[in-house]
Amino acid sequence: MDDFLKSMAQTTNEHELYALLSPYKDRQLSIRFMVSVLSHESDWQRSLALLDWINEVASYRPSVFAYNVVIRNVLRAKQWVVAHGLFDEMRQRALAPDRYTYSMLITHFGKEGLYDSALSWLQKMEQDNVPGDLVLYSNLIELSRKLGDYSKAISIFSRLKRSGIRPDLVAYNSMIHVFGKAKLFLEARIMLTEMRANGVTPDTVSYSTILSMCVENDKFVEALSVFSEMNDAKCSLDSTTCNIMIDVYGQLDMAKEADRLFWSMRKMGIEPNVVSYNTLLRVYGDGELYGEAIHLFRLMQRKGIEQNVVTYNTMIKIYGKSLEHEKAGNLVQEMQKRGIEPNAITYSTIISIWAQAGKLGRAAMLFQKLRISGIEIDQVLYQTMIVAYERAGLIAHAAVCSMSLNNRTISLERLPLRFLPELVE
DNA sequence: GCGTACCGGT
Repeated sequence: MDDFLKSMAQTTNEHELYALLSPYKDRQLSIRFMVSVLSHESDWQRSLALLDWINEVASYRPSVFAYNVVIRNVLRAKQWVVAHGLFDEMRQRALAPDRYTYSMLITHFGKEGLYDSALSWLQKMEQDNVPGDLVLYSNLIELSRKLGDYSKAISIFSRLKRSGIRPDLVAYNSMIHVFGKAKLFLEARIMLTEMRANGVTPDTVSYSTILSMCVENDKFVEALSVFSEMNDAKCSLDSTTCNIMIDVYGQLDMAKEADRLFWSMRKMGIEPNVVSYNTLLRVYGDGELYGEAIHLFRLMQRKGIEQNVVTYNTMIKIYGKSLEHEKAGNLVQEMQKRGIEPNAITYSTIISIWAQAGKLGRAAMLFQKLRISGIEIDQVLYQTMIVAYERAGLIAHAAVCSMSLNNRTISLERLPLRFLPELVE
């Protein structure tokens, strides 16, 4: 008990605690106080200790609310087993988990990718006849979307509306996303009208979700019209919107407009981020504006703007396209020196560049090195090497590579090495 | 109690 008080003293007024907790004076008051302390506690272990005290020392049955607070903290700390235990404990004490309890459990397990667990909590909730509310339904819509079950998301949305709940901005934005993924473009656009009719003003996220849906489906011209609709509605832009539009302009071969938008961001009070830079870099590369690309890349370094693996992969691709193969290779060294680890995309880009430059031996050697080093080689990386061999007319090598891809248990890893002498430039 | 959108390789 003393230890417990000491630990509680870290977050509360020690004097007050002692006064209220001399439990033999007024037990009811100290319990009430402890429950209120509990509601402000965010450390999961301390809140658990508090709950135990209420349970055991005070022999008082905590409320569902008290359990919900502790379960929330436990879930935030990703203590899944403890959460299960608390849920069972509630049941044993004949406390009925409510929609908050279920909402938290479903959301946190779902967010962690533990979809099966999340769905089993939903099942329990339905068995308990606990009615959903807006937040719970929104969470379920998001969960279904992440699972790729768009028709489930759509049916939850209509269940929500049927039960008389008015969707809010977040729910509508989620649905725009769902309709977009389900390729129901018209329905996604209709959401904008429906939300306005229900007094919910579409925000930046609503529009940029539609914009990225357009991009994902190569509807770049439609993106332009959505963008002007957004401007007409006086909806403010942010970095994400600008990034999407820089991409759109690039895809439409409107590098000038992309450029103009990027360089006007700061005037609009939007700080371009690494994604903005990476996107403009790619637009420059696609437009064969190699000088601009190199300049931008080095400008980032001079100005100390964050560069990541995508920045380097993009720039490596550009050097490949401008036939500066050595510089592409140098960038791999440079990124490693700066602590940015190359990934499968870096390697497939560089292998494809070397193969096209007629340096198949070098490409094969790198591929071999990756295999031996145990770096994860994904489908595209294999495919890149297979295509490189095929283009060079080395069908046997391509076949060996395909066999390793299709059946990684076949131990043919050493074979390409045996062929290597013929390949050296 | 909960929460959404943007960049790179065949």
